Amino acid sequence: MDLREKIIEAAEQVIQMKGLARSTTKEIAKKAGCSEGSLYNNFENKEDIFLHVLRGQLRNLMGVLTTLVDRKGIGTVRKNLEEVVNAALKDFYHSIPLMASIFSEPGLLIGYREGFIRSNEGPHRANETVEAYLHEEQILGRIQENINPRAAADMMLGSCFQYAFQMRFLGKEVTEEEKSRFINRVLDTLFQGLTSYKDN
Amino acid sequence: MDLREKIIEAAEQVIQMKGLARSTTKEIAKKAGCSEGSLYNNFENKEDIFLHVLRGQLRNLMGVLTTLVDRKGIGTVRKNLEEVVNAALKDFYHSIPLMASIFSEPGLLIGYREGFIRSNEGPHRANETVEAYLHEEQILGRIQENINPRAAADMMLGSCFQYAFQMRFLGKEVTEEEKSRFINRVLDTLFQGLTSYKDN
Amino acid sequence: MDLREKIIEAAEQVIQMKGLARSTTKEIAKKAGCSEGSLYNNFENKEDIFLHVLRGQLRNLMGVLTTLVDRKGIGTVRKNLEEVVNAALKDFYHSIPLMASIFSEPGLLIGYREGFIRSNEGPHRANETVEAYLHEEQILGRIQENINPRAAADMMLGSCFQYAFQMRFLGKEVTEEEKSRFINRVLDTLFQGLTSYKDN
Amino acid sequence: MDLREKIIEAAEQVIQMKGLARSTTKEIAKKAGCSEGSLYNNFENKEDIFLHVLRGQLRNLMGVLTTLVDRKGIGTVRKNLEEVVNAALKDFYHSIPLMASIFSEPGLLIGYREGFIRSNEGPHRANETVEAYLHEEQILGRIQENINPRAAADMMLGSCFQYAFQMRFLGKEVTEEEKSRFINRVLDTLFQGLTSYKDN
DNA sequence: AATGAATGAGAGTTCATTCAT
DNA sequence: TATGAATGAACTCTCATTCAT
Repeated sequence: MDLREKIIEAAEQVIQMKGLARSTTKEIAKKAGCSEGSLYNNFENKEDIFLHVLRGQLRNLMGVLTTLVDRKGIGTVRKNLEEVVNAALKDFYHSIPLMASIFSEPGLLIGYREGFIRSNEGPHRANETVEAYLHEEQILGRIQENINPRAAADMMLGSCFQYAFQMRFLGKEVTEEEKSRFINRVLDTLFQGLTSYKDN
Repeated sequence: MDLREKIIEAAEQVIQMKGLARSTTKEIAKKAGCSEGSLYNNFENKEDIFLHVLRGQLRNLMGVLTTLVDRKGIGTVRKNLEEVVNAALKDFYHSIPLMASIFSEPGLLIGYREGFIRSNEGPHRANETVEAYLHEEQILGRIQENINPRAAADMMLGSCFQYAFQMRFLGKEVTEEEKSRFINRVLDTLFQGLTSYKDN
Repeated sequence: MDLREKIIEAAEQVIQMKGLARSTTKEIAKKAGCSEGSLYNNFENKEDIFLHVLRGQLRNLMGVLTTLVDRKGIGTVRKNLEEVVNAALKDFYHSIPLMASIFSEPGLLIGYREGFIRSNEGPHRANETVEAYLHEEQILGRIQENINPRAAADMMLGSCFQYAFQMRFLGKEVTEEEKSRFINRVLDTLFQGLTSYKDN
Repeated sequence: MDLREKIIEAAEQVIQMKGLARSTTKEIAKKAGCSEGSLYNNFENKEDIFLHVLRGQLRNLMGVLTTLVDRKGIGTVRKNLEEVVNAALKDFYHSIPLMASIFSEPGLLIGYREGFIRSNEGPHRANETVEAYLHEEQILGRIQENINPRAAADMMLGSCFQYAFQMRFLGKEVTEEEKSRFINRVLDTLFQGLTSYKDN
């Protein structure tokens, strides 16, 4: 692994440990095993390092999503979504401290936006991808025609996102058991709907 | 309004404008119309001010929620939930930059937790409240028995939370039209369910 | 004397001792008897301090010049010019290290220019003032009609300027004796002219 | 041209563009088309490079001056001096930013002095050379006996020096027309003298 | 209670120089 | 001889906090 990669990894670790605001170049350099000067041979400035850390987030989820649409009609819808939700929960939980911290530094936020606007990427594309998948399954007749795929995607990923956020907020780790209980109850309800017998 | 309140308000405005990391005591004092010294006559330190700002967040939503359970059986479930979702979307959108920034300063996060643990409050209680309401409506037979009220609450509020987060992330304002489109499609889908015709 | 003045004075001393390039905020603060932070309570940045030091240069000469034109027709021209040349030599000698150093920092040069363009001042005005004086004396018939007052002013002040520059360059102090020898020979020659007997 | 020369030339260009204080080894190497390491294979250190740049200044003027004394009695005095003044103005204008910057780095100043003390050279020799020439012309009876050749030399070169300095200071380029106007008025006045009709 | 000048620790960043390749 | 990544000392500047007034 070259120094550049090492620095990004070190920076991520420092941010996870100390928080963005307490992440100093000194500490990043120490953890990367190089001098502070070397940071500046590899990156423009501290913000540039952080941007590279941010761009590496949600890798797992994005990987799962790139293959999702191709799995339309394959396996069960439930199983396919389960995989997505699992990856989402894991990645969100891991990334929340970094992704959220970005709001404390508008410069960073703007820099990050510019990055994914250029490449037409960004975290919000996850919802679009799930939406597209659900739409395909609707065409295949594997899920109800009259639900809104975007809303379903938003509820699925949104609940994971908020769950991860709140767990981090509360300083709680998530056990495998809690995780699968959460996932099952979300998917069950999603597949069921609230619809009452009569009116509502 | 006494100086204490003025300072908290000033601090919130400064954070909204500059971001937590670029919010200085000098600027807060200026906006509050007092000296930096006065900040320290009213609060222990800068973190203390921020904690008070944070505790003022989600006021709107929390207000709506305190009356929610009492409205079980009144009006339609849909209307009641609509009101919740509206308040949630508005408050989340407003508070995201502050709530998220907290992750950049672990000291702040810990201080905030301690505050709401003592008072058994916190943002995660919103979901519990909606859950309780839905449970009551199940008992009243106004919504399906076999959906999980917690999951429904999480999906509803979670999708709002993530939507607000992403809008802030992208630097987009939310028009009333987009907002109501989002809300309707979420509630429609929630009341419908994904259930396919046959298997899934 | 307030701190602001003390800092400017300290900065001038440090520059004279160490040169502009080796003048650090640390040392300026030390010599001014305050903290580095106080420098920034009184000035925007280091460059701002240097600009204020520069604006204080040539005070002596400028003082003499403001009264010069009013002395037209009073005393002898020679005596009046002697006074100017004396002040010029002294001020130039003192200021050369600062004024010259400015060229090493284009930002400083630009900042300095902006300052005196705004106030229609600057070192080049010295020559204009002497020119104006000589012109008045021409009108009074106390000096030849056919010499160019600007050229005479330029030669007088220019020779002083270069003399001061070279003495600094060589690291030589100028004794009173050398100084008056230089001045007399310049004024003698100026009052004499090179004109040959016949042609040239 | 060997690398050594290329480096000196590159350094001069960088100093002219960025100023001495903002001239980095990185940029000099880039402009010279070599690595930073090569700088140190050819010179002791950065200061050493700058010293070599400085020694290359005023080449033009020095060239004119070496032949000046030999032209005593040849052509007109005026024409001979005109040539000197032309070269001086040009060289001074070009070299001022470099020559002046030296004062910002006392180490450089001392190093430069040592260089020309060893070789009995230096910019101040220009004045001596013009003085010697004028003295010879006095002996030949082509200029007045009772003017001081040194003073005349100092005024001639001094006015050029200050003119060049001020033009650089003001950030003005000097057109050919302004230049010849300046030169003519200086030489006219030098050849005329201030001498009043009666006393002064 | 209110002030705001003074503080000083510590941050990010630059850059001449070195040395293994 | 040429390289250029790595270094680390030294720099400028920020800002929460204090305290004499």
